Amino acid sequence: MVQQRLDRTQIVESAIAFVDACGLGELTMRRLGTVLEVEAMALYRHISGRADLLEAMVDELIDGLFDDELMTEDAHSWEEYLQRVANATRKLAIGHPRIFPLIATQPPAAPWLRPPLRSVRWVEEFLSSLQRFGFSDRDAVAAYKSFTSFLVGALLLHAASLTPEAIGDEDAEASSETDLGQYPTVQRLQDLLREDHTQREFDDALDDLIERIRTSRDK
Amino acid sequence: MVQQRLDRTQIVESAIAFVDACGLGELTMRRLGTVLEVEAMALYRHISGRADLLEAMVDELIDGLFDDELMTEDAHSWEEYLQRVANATRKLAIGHPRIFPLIATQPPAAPWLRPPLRSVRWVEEFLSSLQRFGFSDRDAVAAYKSFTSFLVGALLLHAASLTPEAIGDEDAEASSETDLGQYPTVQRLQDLLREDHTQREFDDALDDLIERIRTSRDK
DNA sequence: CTAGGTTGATTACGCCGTAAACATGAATAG
DNA sequence: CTATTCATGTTTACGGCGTAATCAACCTAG
Repeated sequence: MVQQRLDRTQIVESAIAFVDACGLGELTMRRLGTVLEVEAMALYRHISGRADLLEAMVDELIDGLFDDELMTEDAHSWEEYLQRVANATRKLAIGHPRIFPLIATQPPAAPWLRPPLRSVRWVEEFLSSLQRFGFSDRDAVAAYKSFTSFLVGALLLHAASLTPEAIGDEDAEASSETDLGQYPTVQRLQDLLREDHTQREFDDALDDLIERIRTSRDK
Repeated sequence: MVQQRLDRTQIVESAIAFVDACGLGELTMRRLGTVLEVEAMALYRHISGRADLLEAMVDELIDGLFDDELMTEDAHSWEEYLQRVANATRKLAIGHPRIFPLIATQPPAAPWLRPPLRSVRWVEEFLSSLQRFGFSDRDAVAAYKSFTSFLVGALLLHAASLTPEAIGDEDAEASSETDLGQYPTVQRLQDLLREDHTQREFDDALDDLIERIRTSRDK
């Protein structure tokens, strides 16, 4: 996959693929240059620096959400709409677990843009959609806030669980066994703690959030 | 505040203070050394590297939660207990907004340790407390999961809003005015979006989470 | 064909984390 | 009391980082 000319979106996409494969810490201007068969400084013709690159990666992914199949046709209720956005975002987090922390964490362009729906375009889409379903101004904004909080909390933790990321390594001994001698409850509940019901927990929490939004809505 | 001898907890505390003041990106071994009036390499006698330092900072803060006044005496109901933990954690996030992303984001020591209550000690305290109030094994674990998700979502976004962090700067023009011409809903709701009701939203969401936990509990 | 602008390559600078060797002073053993 | 050990901080050095500045090659317009 060799190109004649370098191009901003191609750089950003390569960076995303690289981080997906190797992790954020490995992303380096020089290494990204190598991947694109170009010298590191060539990248600066198209992006203004590392910070700009990270921002562009986040923007690319968030904007890409619009193209998700779940988003391409209109929802028939606001509940269905929220479910579609939530599930599309969840797919994004699962698809790019090493980038999602960036999406959740990077300071947004304006303080009222809340991750992960952190582009003006998305806020517009979100608020206007809810209003099309009859939400008042206040209710739409309140829903935006609680919905984004929900997504960040649920998805950031889920994404983190998908990235081994080579933790401490510590000793060469059993890498998962800490003492737990003095922690009887944790020891007893260890199996339950390990069980993964992410999908169901996500759906349940979303259902409850929807219920919460419904009942706190102006009539 | 000059000491004769360097000491691990002193290093960690200085690092926390430094990041609170200057931001994570400014934290450097050399600079931290300067603060402590010591050469950078001296730090390596007490910590094994930058990664270890960051981990120690997180641990220090999370363990410090136990000393919060809200945690020093027993709660009389599990609802009150959750409220105390939530509010203590909230104080932590507000007190160290530039470190909280680390607390939420850094890969935990074990996959079943969920930020921000990411120490075995905390999980033990949390689960055993709920069980003292009659929670079954499953319910306690389920509450741990939904509660941590809630905290991360609510507090990470709140902490982010407290860190100006010197965003793009972009042009010298009005740093907060984007066009918004093509975003009529956002434009119209701009004031509502800017309004800050974090405390109330936090309390409301917590109340609803508690209600959710109550009704999904085994009888 | 030529002039100018765009794109990538080269070179260089200062900062980073940290490995390794060294210095020093306090604790300990004889 | 002296000699030795060991813990602690210093010095030096290395490779990698982001990126400013300069340069060379190429496309494109006239």
